[in-house]
Amino acid sequence: MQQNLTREEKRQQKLDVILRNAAKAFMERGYYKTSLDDIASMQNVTKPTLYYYIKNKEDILVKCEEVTCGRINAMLDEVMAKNISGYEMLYQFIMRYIGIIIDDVARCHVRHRGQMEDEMLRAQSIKNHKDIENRVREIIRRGIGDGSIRNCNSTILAILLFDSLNGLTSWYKADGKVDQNELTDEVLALVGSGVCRT
Amino acid sequence: MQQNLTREEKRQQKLDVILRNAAKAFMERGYYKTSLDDIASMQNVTKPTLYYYIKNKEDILVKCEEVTCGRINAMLDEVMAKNISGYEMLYQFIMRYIGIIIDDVARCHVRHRGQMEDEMLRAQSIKNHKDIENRVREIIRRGIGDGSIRNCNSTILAILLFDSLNGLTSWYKADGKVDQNELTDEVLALVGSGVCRT
DNA sequence: TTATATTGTTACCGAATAGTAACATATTTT
DNA sequence: AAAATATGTTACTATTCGGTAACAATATAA
Repeated sequence: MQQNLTREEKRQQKLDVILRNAAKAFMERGYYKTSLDDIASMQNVTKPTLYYYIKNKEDILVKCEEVTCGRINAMLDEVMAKNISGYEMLYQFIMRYIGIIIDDVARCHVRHRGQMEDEMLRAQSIKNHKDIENRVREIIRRGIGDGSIRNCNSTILAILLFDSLNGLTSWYKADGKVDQNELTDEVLALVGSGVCRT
Repeated sequence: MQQNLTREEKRQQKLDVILRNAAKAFMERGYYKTSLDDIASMQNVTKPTLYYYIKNKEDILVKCEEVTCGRINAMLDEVMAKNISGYEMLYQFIMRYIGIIIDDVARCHVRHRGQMEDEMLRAQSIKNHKDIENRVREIIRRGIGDGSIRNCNSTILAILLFDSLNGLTSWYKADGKVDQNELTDEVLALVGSGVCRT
């Protein structure tokens, strides 16, 4: 039994490594410029071996999405269960969202979501994001309801918020010049109070 | 002479149509899933004919970028020449930027900038955007200087601003449900005052 | 009208690459 | 130890597609 578990764990670990390496390569070189041979050689195996862990190339994107959306939704479960104002919820969501998407697998998901060639998978991917977006809209509406957030179009605000947060994935490097805390502070200040002085 | 001009004009017009159709296809199906045969058949010509107007596939991206960056810089020239506060400049920039990037060629540029395979072209593309970003940073700094914009990190603010504005290109459809004026108002309200009520 | 430049076509090449079939080896279970 | 399962490899297929050479037609200029 324990050996079975170990085998299963090994398998899961190998899948994780494949996802992480593939995601990194997709972000650096792009999805179509990264061949399965490239990905395979990163794990020191050959291409057919990958097919033991993934269904096909596109399945890598799907699996990156599953992992990332799982994390985001779990975080939203936590944040939305708290007994705090809508604005405070939004604040905490932003803070923790930045923490989640600074990760190759998450960045890969953000960049490629809704771009699967398979129609069913593409529809599912779009739905996954819409669901998350709707939960954030719910937070915004709560904030408007309890008076902590200025009255606004929650749909547009949620989209603008995700655009700027997801945009981070294409330039922010955890080891770069910009400190994560400073970045988070600037985002929170901008979203909270805008740029106007008066 | 007049015939020469007409020929030259015809040529330019055909190139414009190629760019517009290619840009639209790239946005709908993606760059790699759109073949040159696809693009050629949209203009009712064959693939080799395209090579009379473009150097190669990547050159389409380059030309979309030239057109778009030209428009943005011309707009910045105008806005920055005015005798108004930094905040008012930023306000006008945002308003007119939204007008510019709601266009297939501009959307294509935004989505594919910095992704050329040719190293030189990629570097040039990155530089083009950095230059524009720096001009917006200059506006922000002026606003901080004249007291119209809250003291903040102009680098991060400029990036966040472009992320949310460029993000529009992937969801906003001019003929969709969201009115351009309402969208612009929401963006300006968010950037100006944030979401916080107090 | 004749020469020249422009615009277009057909037919093809070469390279890349996703995915598979058949076969080999290691590991676990009985 | 034997059977079964999991993991991996080599070799190959099929297809797509960017780009080009050679050739044809058309418009412009001399």
